[in-house]
Amino acid sequence: MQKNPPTNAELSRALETVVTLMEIRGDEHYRVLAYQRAAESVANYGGSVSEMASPKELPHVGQATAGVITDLVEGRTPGVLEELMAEIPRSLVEVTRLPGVGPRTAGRLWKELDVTSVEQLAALDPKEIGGLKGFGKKSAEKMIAAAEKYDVTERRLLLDDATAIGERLLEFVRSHPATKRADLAGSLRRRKETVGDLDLVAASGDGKSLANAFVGAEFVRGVVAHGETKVSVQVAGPDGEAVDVDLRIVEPEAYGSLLHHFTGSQAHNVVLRERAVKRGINISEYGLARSGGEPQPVASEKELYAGLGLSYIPPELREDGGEFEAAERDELPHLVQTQDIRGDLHVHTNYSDGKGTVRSMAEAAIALGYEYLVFCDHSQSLRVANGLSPERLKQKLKEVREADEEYSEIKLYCGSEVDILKDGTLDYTDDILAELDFVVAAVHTSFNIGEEAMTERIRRAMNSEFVRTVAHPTGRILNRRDPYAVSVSRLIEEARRTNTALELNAYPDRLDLKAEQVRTAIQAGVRITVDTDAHDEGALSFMRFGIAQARRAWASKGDLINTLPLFDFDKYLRAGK
DNA sequence: GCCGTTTTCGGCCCGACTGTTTTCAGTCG
Repeated sequence: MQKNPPTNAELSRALETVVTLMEIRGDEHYRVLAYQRAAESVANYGGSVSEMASPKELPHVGQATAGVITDLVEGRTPGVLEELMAEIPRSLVEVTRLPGVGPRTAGRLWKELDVTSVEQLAALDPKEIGGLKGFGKKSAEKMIAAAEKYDVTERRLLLDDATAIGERLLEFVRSHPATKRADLAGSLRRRKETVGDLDLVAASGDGKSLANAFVGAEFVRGVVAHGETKVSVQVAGPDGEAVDVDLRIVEPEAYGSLLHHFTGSQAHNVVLRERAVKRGINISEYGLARSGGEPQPVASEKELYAGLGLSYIPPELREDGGEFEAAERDELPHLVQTQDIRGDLHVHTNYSDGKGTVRSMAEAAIALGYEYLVFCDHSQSLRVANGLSPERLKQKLKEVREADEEYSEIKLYCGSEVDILKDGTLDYTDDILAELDFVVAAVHTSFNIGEEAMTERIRRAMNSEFVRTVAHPTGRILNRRDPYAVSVSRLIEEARRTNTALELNAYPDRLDLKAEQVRTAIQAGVRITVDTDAHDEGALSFMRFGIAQARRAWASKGDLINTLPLFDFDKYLRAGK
């Protein structure tokens, strides 16, 4: 069997390993930085790096890093990695992931105490570390405690959980009398699909009292650092696990710089500052400084970008993914917003595995101001989800038609989430599909058939005249299940050819397709449906997470199907493919 | 190692906090 080419994530991880091993070895800083940037470039690329003619087309990838990538794609161990692994135990990479332990420390623990793994570090006597120059009792105990607590299954928060916790913390900060302004920052503000830790920023004339109140709040489980302008604490996550939170505080007049600095991304900030340096300006979280001068505070982000000749870049685009070039020419897209959505095209009811009824879901959609709603329950072969037999589908169709008569506020359509069977055929015959208003096709079984077979399977389904969109095209479940092997670039090409849309599933543990893939699809001229896949009334509100991801894909209103007003959506349905 | 609207060579973002130090390295974001 042919081995699948490495994914962007796998390539990026391999480059990260090179980075960490080089750091431990003590390689020249800028050489390491170059590999680091190449790793980020690979991770952020929308298409498949393995399928590129030459990886050198990627930013920050030159002769050497392109060679490494090509080796990995073609199944060879790159020379630089081989060399590093011969020299340094690979298990030290894990040691550097411990909080407070970086590559320098890991390198010294290895060279001076023969520590090569987290387990060995945990078994150490603090006195042994304390005996090393520059390490005291406190550092020794912290390191060992971190090693004992270390959990390999490093989970990141899903966007809905992170949002819930973040909004609660923000409310606390905003309600403090010393707070003038406060916002969420970091990856949560950029609306990344998962969030590692939470960042908050605040403007206050009395940072000390705000910082003290924050560390003393009832939700704080532990204090990591406590200064007057910076506080790091831990709070409880959804499963009781520890979540790191940083709060940064500045004077109100410098709030714009602070908010920008802690919104990131790191890569975006680095490029912005490099551009500034070329104009003789230094940027920090305290403002803009003409070379050598004191920083001039910047109260708003808009002002900061304007000071560098750029239009305002929304947080979702701050990834060093071409936003600077677009902002320079004032060509940033007008990003889609949640209120642009006119309907949800993929929701379930209790006919299959949903909790709501046709009418309760309709009423929830009316409350959101939608103009239309499409019911897409599972098809017959998906027994575990109570898939509908043709008879029950007819019964449901009748109920949807009746309910549609009852509600003047909303148009109700009856569709189906039809299984794409292993051979690419659909789970209902054409004469049944022809009776439906809208068909979403999806894979729910036989995930491990290999990339070629899976790609062909889904392409075949796209060629059905009834299939209007493909739901959760890669099948991943965040924190639980990797995507099945499939060539997304070939799916995009077939979607364009067959005039089939692709779904951006808004469920917080799916968010499938990924932002980079959605962006590639849009660039290819493929239209996107952002659907919640709601299984109860409350889940209709997941739309905001799907829209967040669409924004990170540079989507504007016109790139989506379900931003169409009812009249146009109905016309689109009747026109066929 | 990568990159180019002063550069194909000489630069490469910036600062807070901690611990162990009397001036700073390491880590983190």
